[in-house]
Amino acid sequence: MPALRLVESKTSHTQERILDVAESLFMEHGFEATGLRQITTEAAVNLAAVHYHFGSKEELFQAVLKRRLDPMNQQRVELLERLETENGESAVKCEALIGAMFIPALKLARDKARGGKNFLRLLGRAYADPAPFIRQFLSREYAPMILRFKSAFARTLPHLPPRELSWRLHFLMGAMSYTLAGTDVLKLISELNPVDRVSDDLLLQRLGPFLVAGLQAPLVDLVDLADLSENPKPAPTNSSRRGRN
Amino acid sequence: MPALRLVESKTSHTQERILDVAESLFMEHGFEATGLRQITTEAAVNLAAVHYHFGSKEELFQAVLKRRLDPMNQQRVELLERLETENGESAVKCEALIGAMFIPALKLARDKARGGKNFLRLLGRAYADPAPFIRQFLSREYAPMILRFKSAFARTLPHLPPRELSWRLHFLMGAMSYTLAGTDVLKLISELNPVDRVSDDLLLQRLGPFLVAGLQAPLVDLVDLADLSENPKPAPTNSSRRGRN
DNA sequence: TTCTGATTCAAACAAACGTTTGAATTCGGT
DNA sequence: ACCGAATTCAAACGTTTGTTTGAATCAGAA
Repeated sequence: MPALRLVESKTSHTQERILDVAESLFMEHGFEATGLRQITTEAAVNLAAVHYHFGSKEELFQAVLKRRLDPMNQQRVELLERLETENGESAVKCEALIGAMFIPALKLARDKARGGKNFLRLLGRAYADPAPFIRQFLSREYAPMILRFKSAFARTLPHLPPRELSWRLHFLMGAMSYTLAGTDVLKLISELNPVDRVSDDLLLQRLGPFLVAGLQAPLVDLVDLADLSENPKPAPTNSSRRGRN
Repeated sequence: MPALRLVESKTSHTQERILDVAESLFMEHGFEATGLRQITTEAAVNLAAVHYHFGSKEELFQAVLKRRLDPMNQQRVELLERLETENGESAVKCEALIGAMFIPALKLARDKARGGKNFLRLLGRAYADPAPFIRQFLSREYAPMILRFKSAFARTLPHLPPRELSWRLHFLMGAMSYTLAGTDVLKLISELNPVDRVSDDLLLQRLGPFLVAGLQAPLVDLVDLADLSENPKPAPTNSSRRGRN
């Protein structure tokens, strides 16, 4: 067991170098495809150092994620609390809530020195990873923040039944993490010019309205969709006509 | 090189058994974490059979995906073409287009005998995989279908600039694949009762309006979001005020 | 300096990996 | 029944994997 040193000694220097290189390689090749020897060689540290400082490859991976997730989610909650105290009794608007979730992620994406945008890709991949230790870790890591925001959304969207709200937040997280993860596969497909490297700010400003509109979508009464597959003409779905169009 | 037999012989029996087991294990543990010996043992075939029939582990993985993706995307395009011929000159509505994309995926999710919902999870994971051979494969596989739908969306949403439309389709694909992939992590977090195993039909009917509203969201003029992070009160974002709010 | 605990190091561990080989076996057509 | 091709099989290939070990080195306090 290493002593937790407050001063930056050679120890923490090694730990940080391992974390940095591991983060970089995990981003590039994924968790399974990255070898410990790859990490330790590039970091110019001994192979055993990773077990000495972190215990195992899995724990190293968690440490890599935790180093960036903890500050990000903390910022999110702080932003939310500031919004709530400022608004007093009245509920915080959807746009502002979404902004509070996005800005800390954007800051992470902007920090090109460390990880930058690629870290969010690693994160998006972790969301879909079946490894139990990753799922449990992410649940532990995200739960407080998500629950906090869910009640805030419930206050500003009172007409939505709780279950419907849960689903829409799920969709929101999906579009969000998928977008930030930025798997270029479908980007290229959808004819987004690769040269047209849009800034992350503009990305958020396009995603924001998309999500706000989705959250505020009118409720629909559930129909039997099986008809659609047989009779492709979807009988205008009148019930889902928006109040203001 | 095996001869491509038209009749189902013992050969195709072995091939299918390999595909089935590989699909199941890839779904459960992912591509990298699944060993060939695991597959061949569970399928009760020889280890070398996978190289004989497929060439390599990577090609096996592609075959697993292709077996389900090809029919699904073909159905999507067929549905789209039926919608277009029925509507004649007028553009097909958003709801119908989204339905045409979803129903084939739903059919796949319903086919519990083979893969079922878990296959879509495997697919969602593949989207975020950094391995070049997967990216290229998915691009090749999806490109025709996506381009086809993009022009259909462009026709029904003429007010959207092409680039904006590309982004919104990207968001749409994100929410869609993320939802279908169904990483339970955030579901549980967002307090979706696990017992409340909602039917896939209802899932689509919740996701549909969300996406339609997102696609039809009004255009915003892009502002400098950096203010938000400093001054958490988002100064009602006047410049981006919706035409009708 | 001397001692103690923290850290680094080279070396080896057993296990699993994807792939290849060449002989044995099975199959379909004549 | 025979032949030639298609398929299966056991065995081994050489790497690479995450992890462990025990000694060497370093740091700081006495």
